[in-house]
Amino acid sequence: MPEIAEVETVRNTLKKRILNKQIKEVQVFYEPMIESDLETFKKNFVGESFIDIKRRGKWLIFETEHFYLLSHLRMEGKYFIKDKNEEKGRHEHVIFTFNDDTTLRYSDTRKFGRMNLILKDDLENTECIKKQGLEPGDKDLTADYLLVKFKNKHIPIKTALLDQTIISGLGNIYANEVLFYARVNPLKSACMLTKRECERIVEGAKEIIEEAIRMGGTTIRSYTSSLGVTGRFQQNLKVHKREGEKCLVCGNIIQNIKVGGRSTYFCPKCQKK
DNA sequence: AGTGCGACCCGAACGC
DNA sequence: TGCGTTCGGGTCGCAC
Repeated sequence: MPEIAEVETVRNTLKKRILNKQIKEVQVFYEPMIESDLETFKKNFVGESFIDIKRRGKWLIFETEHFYLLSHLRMEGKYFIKDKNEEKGRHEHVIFTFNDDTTLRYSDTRKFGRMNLILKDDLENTECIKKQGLEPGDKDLTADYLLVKFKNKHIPIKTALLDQTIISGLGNIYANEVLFYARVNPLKSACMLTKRECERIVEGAKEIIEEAIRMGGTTIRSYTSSLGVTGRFQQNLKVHKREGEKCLVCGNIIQNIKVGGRSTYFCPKCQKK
Protein backbone atom coordinates (compact mmCIF):
# COMPACT_ATOMS: atom_id res chain seq x y z
CA MET A 1 0.00 0.00 0.00
CA PRO A 2 1.77 3.10 -1.19
CA GLU A 3 1.82 5.75 1.48
CA ILE A 4 3.72 8.98 1.03
CA ALA A 5 7.00 7.42 2.10
CA GLU A 6 6.69 4.70 -0.50
CA VAL A 7 5.76 7.20 -3.18
CA GLU A 8 8.87 9.12 -2.24
CA THR A 9 10.93 5.95 -2.35
CA VAL A 10 9.55 4.97 -5.75
CA ARG A 11 10.47 8.44 -6.95
CA ASN A 12 14.04 8.18 -5.72
CA THR A 13 14.66 4.70 -7.03
CA LEU A 14 13.05 5.31 -10.42
CA LYS A 15 15.13 8.45 -10.85
CA LYS A 16 18.26 6.32 -10.76
CA ARG A 17 16.95 3.99 -13.42
CA ILE A 18 14.89 5.64 -16.10
CA LEU A 19 16.02 9.23 -16.59
CA ASN A 20 17.15 10.41 -20.01
CA LYS A 21 16.18 7.30 -21.91
CA GLN A 22 14.11 8.00 -24.97
CA ILE A 23 10.60 6.57 -24.95
CA LYS A 24 9.90 4.41 -27.98
CA GLU A 25 6.40 3.16 -27.28
CA VAL A 26 3.54 3.59 -24.80
CA GLN A 27 1.04 0.77 -24.38
CA VAL A 28 -2.15 0.97 -22.35
CA PHE A 29 -3.95 -2.25 -21.45
CA TYR A 30 -6.56 -0.82 -19.09
CA GLU A 31 -7.93 2.33 -20.63
CA PRO A 32 -9.90 3.80 -17.68
CA MET A 33 -6.54 4.24 -15.97
CA ILE A 34 -5.78 7.16 -18.29
CA GLU A 35 -7.77 10.22 -17.28
CA SER A 36 -6.49 12.48 -20.03
CA ASP A 37 -7.10 11.81 -23.73
CA LEU A 38 -6.01 8.24 -24.45
CA GLU A 39 -4.63 8.70 -27.98
CA THR A 40 -2.65 11.77 -26.92
CA PHE A 41 -1.28 9.80 -23.97
CA LYS A 42 -0.08 6.98 -26.21
CA LYS A 43 1.41 9.30 -28.86
CA ASN A 44 2.86 12.34 -27.12
CA PHE A 45 5.39 10.64 -24.86
CA VAL A 46 6.97 8.85 -27.82
CA GLY A 47 10.32 10.50 -28.60
CA GLU A 48 10.40 12.24 -25.21
CA SER A 49 12.56 11.24 -22.22
CA PHE A 50 11.88 11.44 -18.52
CA ILE A 51 14.26 14.14 -17.32
CA ASP A 52 13.15 14.35 -13.69
CA ILE A 53 10.61 12.87 -11.29
CA LYS A 54 8.95 15.09 -8.73
CA ARG A 55 6.23 14.45 -6.18
CA ARG A 56 3.29 16.40 -4.85
CA GLY A 57 1.33 14.71 -2.09
CA LYS A 58 0.78 11.17 -3.29
CA TRP A 59 1.11 12.18 -6.95
CA LEU A 60 4.24 11.23 -8.84
CA ILE A 61 5.18 13.81 -11.47
CA PHE A 62 7.32 12.49 -14.31
CA GLU A 63 8.82 15.37 -16.27
CA THR A 64 9.64 15.12 -19.97
CA GLU A 65 10.83 17.83 -22.35
CA HIS A 66 7.30 18.99 -23.16
CA PHE A 67 4.91 17.25 -20.78
CA TYR A 68 4.28 15.95 -17.31
CA LEU A 69 3.01 12.48 -16.58
CA LEU A 70 0.99 12.55 -13.37
CA SER A 71 0.69 9.15 -11.71
CA HIS A 72 -1.27 8.24 -8.59
CA LEU A 73 -0.64 4.77 -7.19
CA ARG A 74 -3.74 4.73 -4.96
CA MET A 75 -3.42 1.56 -2.87
CA GLU A 76 -1.74 -1.07 -4.97
CA GLY A 77 0.14 0.69 -7.74
CA LYS A 78 3.75 -0.34 -8.35
CA TYR A 79 6.37 0.30 -10.98
CA PHE A 80 8.68 -2.34 -12.36
CA ILE A 81 11.59 -2.15 -14.73
CA LYS A 82 11.91 -5.18 -16.97
CA ASP A 83 13.41 -6.09 -20.28
CA LYS A 84 11.14 -5.63 -23.24
CA ASN A 85 10.95 -9.35 -23.97
CA GLU A 86 9.70 -10.33 -20.51
CA GLU A 87 6.13 -11.54 -20.55
CA LYS A 88 3.49 -9.06 -19.52
CA GLY A 89 2.23 -9.67 -16.01
CA ARG A 90 -1.46 -10.00 -15.38
CA HIS A 91 -1.66 -6.70 -13.52
CA GLU A 92 0.58 -4.61 -15.75
CA HIS A 93 -1.68 -1.97 -17.24
CA VAL A 94 0.67 0.62 -18.76
CA ILE A 95 4.06 -0.09 -20.32
CA PHE A 96 6.64 2.46 -21.46
CA THR A 97 9.33 1.02 -23.71
CA PHE A 98 12.65 2.85 -23.91
CA ASN A 99 15.07 2.87 -26.83
CA ASP A 100 17.45 0.54 -24.96
CA ASP A 101 14.66 -2.08 -24.91
CA THR A 102 14.03 -1.82 -21.19
CA THR A 103 10.49 -1.10 -20.06
CA LEU A 104 8.83 0.78 -17.24
CA ARG A 105 5.68 -1.10 -16.27
CA TYR A 106 2.86 0.16 -14.11
CA SER A 107 1.29 -2.74 -12.22
CA ASP A 108 -1.87 -2.43 -10.13
CA THR A 109 -3.90 -5.42 -8.92
CA ARG A 110 -6.97 -3.37 -8.16
CA LYS A 111 -6.80 -0.99 -11.10
CA PHE A 112 -7.37 2.01 -8.85
CA GLY A 113 -4.34 4.01 -9.92
CA ARG A 114 -4.68 6.87 -12.38
CA MET A 115 -2.46 8.68 -14.90
CA ASN A 116 -2.64 11.99 -16.73
CA LEU A 117 -0.64 13.63 -19.46
CA ILE A 118 -0.57 17.40 -19.10
CA LEU A 119 1.22 20.24 -20.80
CA LYS A 120 4.13 21.57 -18.80
CA ASP A 121 2.61 25.01 -18.41
CA ASP A 122 -0.55 23.52 -16.94
CA LEU A 123 0.93 21.83 -13.87
CA GLU A 124 -0.04 24.48 -11.35
CA ASN A 125 -3.50 24.80 -12.89
CA THR A 126 -4.22 21.08 -12.83
CA GLU A 127 -6.95 20.39 -10.34
CA CYS A 128 -5.41 17.36 -8.61
CA ILE A 129 -2.14 19.25 -8.01
CA LYS A 130 -3.64 22.62 -7.26
CA LYS A 131 -5.84 21.38 -4.46
CA GLN A 132 -3.09 19.64 -2.49
CA GLY A 133 -2.56 21.09 0.98
CA LEU A 134 0.76 21.56 2.73
CA GLU A 135 3.24 18.69 2.86
CA PRO A 136 4.21 17.34 6.28
CA GLY A 137 7.74 18.58 5.61
CA ASP A 138 6.63 22.10 4.68
CA LYS A 139 7.73 24.72 7.21
CA ASP A 140 4.42 26.50 6.67
CA LEU A 141 2.62 23.52 8.19
CA THR A 142 2.04 24.93 11.67
CA ALA A 143 -0.50 24.64 14.46
CA ASP A 144 -1.97 27.99 13.42
CA TYR A 145 -2.43 26.75 9.86
CA LEU A 146 -4.31 23.71 11.13
CA LEU A 147 -6.43 25.76 13.52
CA VAL A 148 -7.64 27.87 10.58
CA LYS A 149 -8.31 24.81 8.42
CA PHE A 150 -10.11 22.94 11.21
CA LYS A 151 -12.13 25.93 12.37
CA ASN A 152 -15.38 25.02 10.62
CA LYS A 153 -14.75 21.32 10.19
CA HIS A 154 -17.48 19.44 12.02
CA ILE A 155 -15.95 16.10 11.15
CA PRO A 156 -13.77 13.69 13.15
CA ILE A 157 -10.12 14.77 13.25
CA LYS A 158 -9.22 11.38 11.79
CA THR A 159 -11.27 12.20 8.70
CA ALA A 160 -9.78 15.70 8.51
CA LEU A 161 -6.24 14.29 8.49
CA LEU A 162 -7.12 12.27 5.40
CA ASP A 163 -8.31 15.40 3.60
CA GLN A 164 -5.52 16.01 1.08
CA THR A 165 -6.44 19.68 0.73
CA ILE A 166 -5.37 20.28 4.34
CA ILE A 167 -2.28 18.10 4.80
CA SER A 168 -1.05 16.51 1.60
CA GLY A 169 0.14 12.92 1.70
CA LEU A 170 -1.21 11.43 4.89
CA GLY A 171 -2.96 8.08 4.43
CA ASN A 172 -4.97 5.93 6.77
CA ILE A 173 -1.95 4.37 8.45
CA TYR A 174 -0.17 7.65 9.16
CA ALA A 175 -3.37 9.33 10.26
CA ASN A 176 -3.73 6.63 12.93
CA GLU A 177 -0.10 6.94 13.97
CA VAL A 178 -0.10 10.73 14.05
CA LEU A 179 -3.18 10.83 16.28
CA PHE A 180 -1.61 8.36 18.69
CA TYR A 181 1.55 10.46 18.76
CA ALA A 182 -0.53 13.59 19.39
CA ARG A 183 -2.69 11.83 22.01
CA VAL A 184 -5.86 12.97 20.25
CA ASN A 185 -8.99 10.83 20.07
CA PRO A 186 -9.75 10.08 16.40
CA LEU A 187 -13.44 10.86 16.90
CA LYS A 188 -12.85 14.33 18.32
CA SER A 189 -14.38 16.97 16.10
CA ALA A 190 -11.67 18.80 14.16
CA CYS A 191 -13.08 22.20 15.11
CA MET A 192 -12.66 21.36 18.79
CA LEU A 193 -8.91 20.81 18.69
CA THR A 194 -6.74 23.03 20.87
CA LYS A 195 -3.60 24.76 19.71
CA ARG A 196 -1.55 22.35 21.82
CA GLU A 197 -3.15 19.38 20.09
CA CYS A 198 -2.53 20.93 16.68
CA GLU A 199 1.09 21.49 17.64
CA ARG A 200 1.46 17.82 18.52
CA ILE A 201 -0.22 16.78 15.26
CA VAL A 202 2.20 18.92 13.26
CA GLU A 203 5.13 17.53 15.20
CA GLY A 204 3.88 13.96 14.82
CA ALA A 205 3.22 14.29 11.10
CA LYS A 206 6.70 15.69 10.45
CA GLU A 207 8.47 13.15 12.63
CA ILE A 208 6.56 10.06 11.52
CA ILE A 209 6.69 10.87 7.81
CA GLU A 210 10.37 11.70 7.99
CA GLU A 211 11.12 8.43 9.73
CA ALA A 212 8.94 6.45 7.32
CA ILE A 213 10.72 7.96 4.34
CA ARG A 214 14.05 7.16 5.95
CA MET A 215 13.04 3.55 6.51
CA GLY A 216 11.46 3.18 3.10
CA GLY A 217 14.73 4.38 1.67
CA THR A 218 16.75 1.74 3.41
CA THR A 219 14.58 -1.29 2.85
CA ILE A 220 14.09 -1.38 -0.87
CA ARG A 221 14.49 -4.85 -2.21
CA SER A 222 17.14 -5.46 -4.76
CA TYR A 223 15.60 -3.99 -7.87
CA THR A 224 17.78 -5.28 -10.65
CA SER A 225 14.71 -6.52 -12.43
CA SER A 226 11.91 -4.89 -10.53
CA LEU A 227 11.01 -2.12 -8.14
CA GLY A 228 8.67 -3.84 -5.73
CA VAL A 229 8.85 -1.43 -2.84
CA THR A 230 8.35 -2.79 0.64
CA GLY A 231 9.29 -0.25 3.25
CA ARG A 232 9.86 -1.46 6.78
CA PHE A 233 8.13 1.34 8.55
CA GLN A 234 5.56 -1.30 9.50
CA GLN A 235 7.92 -2.19 12.34
CA ASN A 236 7.46 1.30 13.75
CA LEU A 237 3.68 1.23 13.85
CA LYS A 238 2.41 1.86 17.35
CA VAL A 239 -1.34 1.43 16.86
CA HIS A 240 -2.15 0.61 13.26
CA LYS A 241 -3.19 -3.05 12.84
CA ARG A 242 -2.50 -3.65 16.56
CA GLU A 243 -6.08 -4.22 17.65
CA GLY A 244 -6.29 -6.24 20.90
CA GLU A 245 -2.59 -5.73 21.62
CA LYS A 246 -1.16 -3.67 24.46
CA CYS A 247 -0.50 0.04 24.06
CA LEU A 248 3.25 0.53 24.02
CA VAL A 249 2.89 3.54 26.29
CA CYS A 250 0.29 2.58 28.91
CA GLY A 251 -0.44 -1.11 28.39
CA ASN A 252 -4.13 -0.59 27.66
CA ILE A 253 -5.71 -2.57 24.84
CA ILE A 254 -5.64 -0.97 21.39
CA GLN A 255 -9.10 -0.63 19.87
CA ASN A 256 -10.27 -0.73 16.27
CA ILE A 257 -13.28 1.32 15.23
CA LYS A 258 -14.61 2.70 11.96
CA VAL A 259 -14.33 6.42 11.43
CA GLY A 260 -15.73 7.68 8.16
CA GLY A 261 -15.77 4.10 6.97
CA ARG A 262 -12.05 3.69 7.55
CA SER A 263 -10.30 1.34 9.96
CA THR A 264 -9.12 3.39 12.91
CA TYR A 265 -6.80 2.13 15.65
CA PHE A 266 -6.22 3.98 18.89
CA CYS A 267 -5.52 3.66 22.60
CA PRO A 268 -8.64 4.73 24.54
CA LYS A 269 -6.52 5.69 27.54
CA CYS A 270 -3.79 7.70 25.81
CA GLN A 271 -6.25 9.24 23.38
CA LYS A 272 -9.15 10.27 25.61
CA LYS A 273 -11.98 12.21 24.07
C1' DA B 1 -21.27 24.68 1.30
C1' DG B 2 -20.36 20.98 4.26
C1' DT B 3 -20.85 16.27 5.17
C1' DG B 4 -21.70 11.19 4.48
C1' DC B 5 -21.57 7.25 1.81
C1' DG B 6 -21.43 4.11 -2.12
C1' DA B 7 -18.66 3.00 -6.14
C1' DC B 8 -14.56 1.80 -8.17
C1' DC B 9 -11.48 -3.16 -8.13
C1' DC B 10 -9.94 -7.76 -6.82
C1' DG B 11 -7.09 -10.73 -3.84
C1' DA B 12 -6.70 -12.29 0.82
C1' DA B 13 -8.71 -13.67 4.86
C1' DC B 14 -12.44 -15.43 7.05
C1' DG B 15 -16.93 -18.18 8.03
C1' DC B 16 -19.62 -22.02 7.21
C1' DT C 1 -12.56 -28.97 0.06
C1' DG C 2 -15.23 -25.55 -1.64
C1' DC C 3 -18.25 -22.16 -1.52
C1' DG C 4 -19.84 -17.34 -0.26
C1' DT C 5 -18.84 -13.08 2.34
C1' DT C 6 -16.15 -9.36 4.12
C1' DC C 7 -12.50 -6.24 4.07
C1' DG C 8 -9.15 -2.80 2.67
C1' DG C 9 -6.92 1.25 0.61
C1' DG C 10 -7.60 6.64 -1.79
C1' DT C 11 -10.53 9.42 -4.13
C1' DC C 12 -14.57 10.89 -6.68
C1' DG C 13 -19.32 11.87 -7.37
C1' DC C 14 -23.82 11.91 -5.86
C1' DA C 15 -27.40 12.71 -2.24
C1' DC C 16 -28.82 15.08 1.60
